[in-house]
Amino acid sequence: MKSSFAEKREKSIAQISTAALKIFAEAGYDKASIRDIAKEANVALGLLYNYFPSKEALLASIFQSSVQDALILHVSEEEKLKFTLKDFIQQIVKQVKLNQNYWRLYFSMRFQTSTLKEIEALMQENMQGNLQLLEHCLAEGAIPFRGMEAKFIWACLNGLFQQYLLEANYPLDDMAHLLILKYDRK
Amino acid sequence: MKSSFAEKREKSIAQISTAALKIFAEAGYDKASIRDIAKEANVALGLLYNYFPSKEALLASIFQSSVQDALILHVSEEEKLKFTLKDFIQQIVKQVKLNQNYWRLYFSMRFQTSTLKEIEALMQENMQGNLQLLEHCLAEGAIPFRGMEAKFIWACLNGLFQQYLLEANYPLDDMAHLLILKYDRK
Amino acid sequence: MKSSFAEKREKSIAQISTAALKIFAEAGYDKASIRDIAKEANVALGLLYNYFPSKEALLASIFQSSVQDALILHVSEEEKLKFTLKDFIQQIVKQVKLNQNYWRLYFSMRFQTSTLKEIEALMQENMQGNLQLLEHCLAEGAIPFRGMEAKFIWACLNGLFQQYLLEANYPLDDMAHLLILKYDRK
Amino acid sequence: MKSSFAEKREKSIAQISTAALKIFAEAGYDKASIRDIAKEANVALGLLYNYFPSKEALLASIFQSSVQDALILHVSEEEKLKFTLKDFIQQIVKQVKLNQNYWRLYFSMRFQTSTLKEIEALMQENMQGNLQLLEHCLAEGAIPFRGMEAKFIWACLNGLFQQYLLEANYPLDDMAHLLILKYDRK
DNA sequence: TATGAATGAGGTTTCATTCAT
DNA sequence: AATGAATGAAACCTCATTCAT
Repeated sequence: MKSSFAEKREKSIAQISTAALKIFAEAGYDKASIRDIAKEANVALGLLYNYFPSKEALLASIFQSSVQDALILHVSEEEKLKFTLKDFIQQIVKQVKLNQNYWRLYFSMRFQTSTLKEIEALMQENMQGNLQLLEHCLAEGAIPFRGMEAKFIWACLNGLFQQYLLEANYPLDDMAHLLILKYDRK
Repeated sequence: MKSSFAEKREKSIAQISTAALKIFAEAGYDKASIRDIAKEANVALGLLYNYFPSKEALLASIFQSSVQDALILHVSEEEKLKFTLKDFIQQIVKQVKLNQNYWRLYFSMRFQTSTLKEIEALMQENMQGNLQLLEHCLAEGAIPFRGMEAKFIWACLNGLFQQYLLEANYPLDDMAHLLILKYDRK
Repeated sequence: MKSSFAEKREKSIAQISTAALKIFAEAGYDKASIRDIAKEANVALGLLYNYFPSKEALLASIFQSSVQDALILHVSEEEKLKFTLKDFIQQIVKQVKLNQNYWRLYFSMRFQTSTLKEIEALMQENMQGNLQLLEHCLAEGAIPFRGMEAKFIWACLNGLFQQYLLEANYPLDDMAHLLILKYDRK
Repeated sequence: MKSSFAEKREKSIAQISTAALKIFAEAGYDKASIRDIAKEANVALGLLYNYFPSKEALLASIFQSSVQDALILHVSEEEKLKFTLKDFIQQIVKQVKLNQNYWRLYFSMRFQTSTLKEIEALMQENMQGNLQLLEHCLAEGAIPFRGMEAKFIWACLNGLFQQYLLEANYPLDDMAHLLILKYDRK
């Protein structure tokens, strides 16, 4: 009974967040209007400001809650022991396919440094995490220049993901496979 | 005397274009205001509309004139014969370094499909050109799956370029070298 | 048991009224938000509308209940006989000191004729009461032009009160004394 | 020819300022909307922001330009020598009559400390100027406790002015005369 | 050609008020 | 009686674009 308010809150927040992610991803942050987001969320214009103090805060919130779902690979210490480059790439490819809106938004915002001072740290941190995991995988394969190669792979993956998001029927799996092969038999 | 008009035109257009590219690249298309561009160009606000019918047209113009400078590799049929993957990559890396503003703008606009219907064709065309040249280079090296590999390399390069533009002191040359190596001894 | 409802009513109304007076006085009527008032009163946002139909009605209610405490000098007919100008001034100075929030609000609303049509009559009436009492006091001192002097004294007092409310450590008592002296030895 | 722009600027700024003073004075700062001000000024909504960066800046500008006209008594050092209390009061009464809108606004904003941090210093300074001039006048009349009396007179004048602005046909001149008399024969 | 004042649609944000629980 | 989520009108403000000079 008492939790009815909390439930409504959660539901509204979820509706708004989902709608915002969609509209932001489709139209871009600047072109997306609060009105459109509210409409997509089936919610009154003003309700948005009950939960998010500003458009920018809404964006930040989306990034924060999405980073965990979409960017970070959740690998236990145990699993990590036998985690290969192939595993890493396949995992993150899966993430991208499942969270296309988030990745679209992420790539469209990367160069807008003015908008997202506060998010930048979060992004950095997360990328570092992925890089370290990558390095760890390369260590397993006894690849030399692991630091450099990790950076390289990460950049390539980013390039592939963007192409996948931009181009209908882009053969992401094949491309990922191609990348894996480059490190396979050395 | 007669040419004085034309000269003034050219000068104004050049000033505006340069300023616009800079502001667009720094702030992003939506955040960039016509006022700021005019100010950066040392030109009156209204003058801009003598040469470009709208903000969007200004953007399109910038893309059109930049594509030739920044994206297309000018390789004569003669040179093409001995053009290797290494040549291709080194050439385009040079282009990116010389035209950072353009590439920044390009990457920041890629996902804003709503803004640039008319430019899309231009981009497609150009990318196809690069892909074909790439394929040609790979043919020289007798690489199998040339079509796929060309697409792959192109995506990787895009990933590397973005990282280079985003991260201070990113070792783009080393990264490019790493990419070249992947295709070297096969 | 029965009275429990009534008690709760009274308590809530008192809390809201007190909070509203404080917030109105501090922020001004327009800048004060219903939300802030409810928060200050430790009461839910909506409860306010159980007791007051609108923000304006809340303001009116505050004025109505405050006028008796803060503005009207309660002088019995008996006391009135020996009521001097000095008594009057000292009494009203005491009122101001005790009800600073009310007077602050009063002075900040005086010029907002648009907001408070209905209160105006109340204010007029009360001011007339004070003027008459003042005139009566002056009659005791055999002061000529009693009507004019009463108006004059009232205006001066208003000026002094405002300065007192605006300026830290304003010597209100000294100023009041100065005013009394002007009518003392004539 | 060239100054045509400057002329337009000045004209628009004047129109907007005048309209704003009027609307602010009539409705109060918070109730006054930018739209109404623009309408009163016969000007498009946005033009206002060409000249004033915000509503608050517009208010500040009005205060700044009005203080000189409306509050400060311009008395040369020469005149100051024979400047009496009567002169002072008559001068400032004249100012009030000529600049009713300004004084109305001033009195309605006095208690909104939150709105006008930056103006407060200006007001203080000006009040100090008037107080010193007042003290100087009292010195001429060999009045004791000049500092206190100056403060007292200033507060009374403020009270009288407010009454004048609030009440139709308030006998301001008579009241001012009454005040002068209090200091006449001592 | 060049200027910058002027326009107004549309953006973000606030907040008094309503209402289901 | 009490709660706080929800509403939407209306506020402030921005900015691409027009136009008289």
